[in-house]
Amino acid sequence: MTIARVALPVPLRRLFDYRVPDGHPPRPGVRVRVPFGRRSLIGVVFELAETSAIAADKLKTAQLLDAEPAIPDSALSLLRFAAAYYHHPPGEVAHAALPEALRAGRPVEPAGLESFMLTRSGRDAEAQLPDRARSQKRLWERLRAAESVVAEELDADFPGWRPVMARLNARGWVRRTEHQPRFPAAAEVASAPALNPDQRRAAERVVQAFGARGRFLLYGITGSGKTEVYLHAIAECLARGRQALVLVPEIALTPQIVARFRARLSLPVAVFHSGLSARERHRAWSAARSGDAGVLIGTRSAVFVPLARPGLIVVDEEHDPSFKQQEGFRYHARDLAVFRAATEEIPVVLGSATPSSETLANVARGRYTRLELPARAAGASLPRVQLLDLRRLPAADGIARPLLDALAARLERGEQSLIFLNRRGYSPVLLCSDCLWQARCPRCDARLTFHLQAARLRCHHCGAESARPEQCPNCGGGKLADVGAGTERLETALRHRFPSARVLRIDRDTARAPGALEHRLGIAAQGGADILIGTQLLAKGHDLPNVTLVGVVNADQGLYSVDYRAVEHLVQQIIQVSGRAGRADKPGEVMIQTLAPDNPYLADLVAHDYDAFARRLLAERRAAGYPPFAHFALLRAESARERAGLDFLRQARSLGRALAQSRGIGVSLFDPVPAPMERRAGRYRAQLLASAERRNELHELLTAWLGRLDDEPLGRTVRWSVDVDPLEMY
DNA sequence: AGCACGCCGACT
DNA sequence: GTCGGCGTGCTC
Repeated sequence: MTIARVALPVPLRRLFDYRVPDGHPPRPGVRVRVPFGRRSLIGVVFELAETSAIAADKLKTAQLLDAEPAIPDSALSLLRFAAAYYHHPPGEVAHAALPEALRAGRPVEPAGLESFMLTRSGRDAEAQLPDRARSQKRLWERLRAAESVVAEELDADFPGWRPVMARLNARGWVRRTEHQPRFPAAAEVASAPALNPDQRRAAERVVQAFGARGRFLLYGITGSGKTEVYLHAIAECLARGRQALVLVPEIALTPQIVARFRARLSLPVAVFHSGLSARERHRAWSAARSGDAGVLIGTRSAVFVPLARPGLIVVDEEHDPSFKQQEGFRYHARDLAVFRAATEEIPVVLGSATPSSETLANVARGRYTRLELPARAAGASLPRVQLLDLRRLPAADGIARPLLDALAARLERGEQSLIFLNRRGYSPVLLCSDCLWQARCPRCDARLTFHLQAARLRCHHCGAESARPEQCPNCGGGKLADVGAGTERLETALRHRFPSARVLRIDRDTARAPGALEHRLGIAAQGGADILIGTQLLAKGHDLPNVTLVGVVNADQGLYSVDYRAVEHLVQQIIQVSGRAGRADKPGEVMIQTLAPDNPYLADLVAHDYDAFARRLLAERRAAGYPPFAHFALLRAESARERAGLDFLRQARSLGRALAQSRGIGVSLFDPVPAPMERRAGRYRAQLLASAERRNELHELLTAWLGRLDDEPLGRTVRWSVDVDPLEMY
C-alpha cells in the first residue's frame, strides 16, 4: 500500500497520511484534494511512505490534482527546510508558497490571456444604452476604441469591470476569448553602459561562480552602480540558458525598476508581488516554473517560486526588514534565498549600501565573499553630513535654525530638499494642560495620534479611530494641546514658513490609494515639488536627482530603544535617505538633528564610515551575547485575559528547561516578560526569549519543546507562536 | 483553523 | 421550555 504524507493548510506541525493509487503513486510536490474531518482541503504531497502509523481503517483516499508535481523537487526541499527551520506547520508553509489559483486547485498552467471584443450587434448598441448606465457606457466606449481589450488592462484601469462586462455580455454585445498563454516579449535590448573597473571585477567574480555555490556581498553606496552589476551578471546567466531570481524590498518594486530590467534583457522578465491580481501572479509563477520567463523579479514571497533552470539569485537591499515576514509564517526571504542557492548549486548575490549585521558577520567569518564598489559610478561626491545639536540650537516647529536656513537657500537656488521624519500624523500626543490627561487608545498601551486632515484621533497600533474631544474628557475644562510633531504638522509649519514653496508630503496617509505613491514620487522626481516631507516610504528605492538637502528631524528615537536592533535600523535608514541627496553633479548636504551629538554611531555617519560603524556594532553585539553571535528564538503568547500569556510561557519555560537539561542542550530560556507594548488591540501579549550559541542546539530544543507545547492544555487557551531569528522584539 | 459536541444563561 | 455562549476535542 502506498501512503502519501500530505501538508494541509491547518496550523498543525505535522503531515497527514492518505491512501493513493498503488499503480501510479504521485511524486512529492503533487497537489491533492483530500477529505479532512467534514471538510475537503487541498494539500501538497511532501513524502511517500509504504506504511502509516495511522490505523488502516482511518486512512482516507487522496484525489490527485497534478500529473506532474506542481512544486518541483528543489522548490519542495526549500519548503521542507523552511518548515523545519522556522518550526512552522508545513501545510501553512506550502500554502504561503503557492499563488491563490493553485491553492484553489486550478491547473498549473493558467488560462490564456483573457480578452473581450464587441460583437456586431454590440457595435451598434450605443442607442440602446441608457444614459444612466454610466459604467456600461464607459466600458462600451473602451471596447469600441480598440479591436479587443485584455482583462489585465481592465483590472488596472477599470476597477470593478467584471459585473459591468457581465451585463454587456448578457445582451450579447461582447465576445470573450482566451489566447494561449504567452509571455510579453521583452523590449529591444538597450546596449549596456560600460562597467567601471570595480563593477567589472564584481560582475566577473559572480559569473565565475556560475554552476556552483557562491555567496557574495555586493557592497556599494547608493549610486555606485550595483544594479549594473546585477544586470551584467543576469545577462550572462541568461546567455547560458539559465534563469535568474531577483528579490527586492516591498517598496522598491516599482515600474521603473522592472522597466529597466525589461529594457536591458533579451528574455521575458516576470514580476511577482502582492500588488498584482491573482491571475497575474498565477501567470508569473507558471512562467518562471516552465522556464518561459528568463528573470523573475519579486518581493519576499518570490523566493518560493520554482524555476525550471535556475542560474543566479540576487537579493537587492539585503538589509531591508521587509524581507522578514512579521506575522504568521515568519520567514526571512534573504536567508531562504541563501539556502535555496546552496541546494540549487548556484551563486547568490546580496547587495546593499548598508549590509545587515548578519551578512557582515558572515563576511567576517569568510563565509561570504565581499565585492566592493567604492566610488559612485557617476563620479558625484559624497554628501556633507553634519549633526545639529538640539540641546543648544533653538528649534521652531521642531526644525533648528541651520536647517531652516539651508532650506531657504535651496528654495532660492531652485533645488529640492527632503525632510525625513519617521512619524505620521499631526501630533503624537494630545494633552490637557490643566490635568495632564492624555488621549490614549482604549485597546492598546499607546497614545492616540491626532490627524489633522481627517480631524480624527487614530491609534497607529490597532487602527482605532475617534473624534477629537472639544474639552478635556477628564476635568471638563482645560485646553487640549498638541504635543510633538509628525509629518502633517511639519508640512503645515513649512507651508506657513515658506508660503511660496511647493511642499509635498509622502507617507502612508498620502500614499494609501493604489498608484498614489507612484504618482507622488513621480511629481517629486520631475521637480514638481520644492520640499519633500516623508517617512521611511521616501527613504527607499527612488532616485531623486534634484534633492541637494536632506534633513533628519529626529535621530534619537532609534538610539535608546529597548530593541537591540534599533540602532542598526536607524543608521541604515539615515544612510538610505542620505543617499537620495547630491546625485548627479550637485553636491549634497545632510543635516541630522539630535539631542545626543556625542553618540559614536552618529560620528560614524558623519565620517561616512559604515565599516567603522559595523565594527562598533558587532563588538557590542558580541559583548552582549546578541545575534549574530547568538541565535534567538522568541516564543510569543497573547490572550484577552491579562495573565494567561505569562502563565503559559512560565509553564513553557519550565518544560523547556527540563528538556534542555535532560538532553544536555545549551540553550538559555529567559524569564517570560510582558511585551514592550503589553496590550495591543485589546489583547495582552507576552514573550519568552530563547538564546543559544549554537544554532543546531536551538533547533534541537525547539523541535522537542514545541512538540510538547502542542499537546499542552494551557496552550489551547492562549494564542502562541514562535519567531526564529526575530527581527523586532515586540 | 474549522467544525462538532456539550453543558449553562436570557428569550420567543 | 428552546437558542446560543464558547470550552474542549479532533482532524490522516
